[in-house]
Amino acid sequence: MLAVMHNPVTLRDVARAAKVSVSTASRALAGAGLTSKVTAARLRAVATELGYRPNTLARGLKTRSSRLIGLVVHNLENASFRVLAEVAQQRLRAAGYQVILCITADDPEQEAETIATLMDQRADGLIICPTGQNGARLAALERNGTPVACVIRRDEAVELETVLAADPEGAFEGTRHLLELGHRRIGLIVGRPETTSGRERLSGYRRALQEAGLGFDASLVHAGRYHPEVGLAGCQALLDRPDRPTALFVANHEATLGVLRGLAERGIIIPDDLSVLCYEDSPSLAWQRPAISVVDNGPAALAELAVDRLLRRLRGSPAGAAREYRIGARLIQRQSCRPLSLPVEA
Amino acid sequence: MLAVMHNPVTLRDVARAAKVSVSTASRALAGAGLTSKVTAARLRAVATELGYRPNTLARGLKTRSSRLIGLVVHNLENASFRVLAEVAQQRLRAAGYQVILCITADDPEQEAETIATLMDQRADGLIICPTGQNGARLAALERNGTPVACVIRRDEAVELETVLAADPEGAFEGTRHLLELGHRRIGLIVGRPETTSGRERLSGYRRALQEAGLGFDASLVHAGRYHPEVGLAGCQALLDRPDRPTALFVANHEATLGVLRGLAERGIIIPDDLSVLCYEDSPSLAWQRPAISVVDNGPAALAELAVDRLLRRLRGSPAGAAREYRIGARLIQRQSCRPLSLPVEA
DNA sequence: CTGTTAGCGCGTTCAG
DNA sequence: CTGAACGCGCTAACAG
Repeated sequence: MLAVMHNPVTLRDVARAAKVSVSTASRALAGAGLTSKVTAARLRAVATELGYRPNTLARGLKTRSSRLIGLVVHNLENASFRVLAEVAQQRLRAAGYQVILCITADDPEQEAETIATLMDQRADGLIICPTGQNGARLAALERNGTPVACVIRRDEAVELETVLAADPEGAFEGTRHLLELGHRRIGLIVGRPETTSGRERLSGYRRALQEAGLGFDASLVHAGRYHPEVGLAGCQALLDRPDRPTALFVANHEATLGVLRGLAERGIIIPDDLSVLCYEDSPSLAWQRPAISVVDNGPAALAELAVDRLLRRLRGSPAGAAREYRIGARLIQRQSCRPLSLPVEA
Repeated sequence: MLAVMHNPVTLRDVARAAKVSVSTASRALAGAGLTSKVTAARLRAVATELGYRPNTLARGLKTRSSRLIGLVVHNLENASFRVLAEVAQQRLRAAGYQVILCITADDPEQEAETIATLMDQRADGLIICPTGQNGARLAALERNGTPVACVIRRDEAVELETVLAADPEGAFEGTRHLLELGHRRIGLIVGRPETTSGRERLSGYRRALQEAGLGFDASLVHAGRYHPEVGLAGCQALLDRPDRPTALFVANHEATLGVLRGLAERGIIIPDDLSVLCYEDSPSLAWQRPAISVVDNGPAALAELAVDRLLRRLRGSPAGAAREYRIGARLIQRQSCRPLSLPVEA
């Protein structure tokens, strides 16, 4: 008595049932017109009737293509990473690929391990938010013919196809918006200078001040990781100053949570007492009351482009030189910023 | 001139370099003591030196195990799903499995397609938040020897290993907490009755009222999808009543965003004018000011147990009868609930 | 247009 | 303890 475990219907079974050879069956089901239309139709019929499903592993062993794409992110709490994961998964599935989810916690060691595992699985490609410490390994992947697309973060040590937000311009625009509202002392809570995003957002802020003819005051800048605690601490430090800022530019949505709490605890009303602008959108900021104005870095667009670039190369387009792409940021005005020392407009 | 593409180091190369046969190499590297210690050590040395990495596809074809686990969730925005994804990915990776991320948008058709694809990839197992419409397919997977663990949601049509939150008890406790604070008219914003979670949270609410000797007033209940818009609408409807509720129990964190906005727009102060309790924790609720009290459904614990159950069966434990597990909910008191008509305690 | 043959890289008998 | 041979399920040469 044979127990029927695992889907036992193999191409061979289909071929046998249709009284043709395995290769004919393979070609017929492959869809390429390498077989007569009638036999092709018959094969398809037999296949569906038997419930035949090709074995991806066996096919991959032969074709050297697993139809698997590694998606490597630091976490899923950050809205940009989360949207990236959602969009990439959907787009890649539509293109016939499956996504292997890998979370690194921004830890180079875990990233290195992850890359190795992905190679073992013979992933066809990689979409990664790199830590920046494993450029060599990523380059090795490329050399072995596995396309890599970096997104949101860049690995500076090596030239790879990279899709980034226009952080310098976004931070510039956000700061200018606050300047145009008449603010002169603008506090900045930003990422660490070791990260590209930290440096670039800071540079946009500085350039806006400079173009407005204002000096740069380093004591108005509070840098740290992307956590609410950092926002809270920065908010407290900035508000304890005698000449406290009239506006706060918070360069990530996690820190913004801490800032909002810090302000509420001191009874500071947004935007009457202080204007707040955030870099990166998230549902909780949009639904906040007052709704928080943001510079939207466009995570969906970032993801779309990264997927496009990857698919292009998966389809065999010549590698060409690795390019860097930038997705423009967009100011979304809501209710958290207002002109300095003027009544709210009617 | 041979271009060295794809990692060409195969078991055969290792064997050749060590001057043994492939099978010896295989056994040595497999670690089972089926070979002399010296040759085993030598093989390991040669393997690492050559940078040999076993081909997962080929191994899977032979062993009928892909080391791939499908993780199927509705989305990644909901905190429970997000935490599930993070925890499952981490735990499964530590156990030597990779996670294929699949997002269904709570759509049975996408779910069906996803399940089929996962079978094609020869996934070794499945962790899924089912829509409830594909029980038959999941049961078929089980029958074919692929273990399935349902989590957070249940498929009622079929008996599968399932890990759920203790929603009835959690909702009961949350409601009782509000009752103990003296509230009598408690508005409930809850999921649709078509969903298990919607029904169960409603039932807990009703039972608490009943045990307190209070009648059930259907007009105090607003059911809908898990979106901020639903919370906003429910909040408005409930507050427009002449005898408006003194407390609101919101049965998911997405709707809570809408509720908070609705209250802010009317100038209703939490908790002085109205107490608010939320089912499901999320960072934005914890950092909110005032911080929102919640009934924590324990997504990390749910994920851990689901992974445990799955791993157990992947390791070959007898299937046994499919069991349902419940993870106890936990009331986290913060600042959004206060006794009715009494001053805040010092 | 179709059948035959030969691997893809690995684990696993079965002899030695 | 080790080596030779076979097959997992599929695609891709090469013949016919």
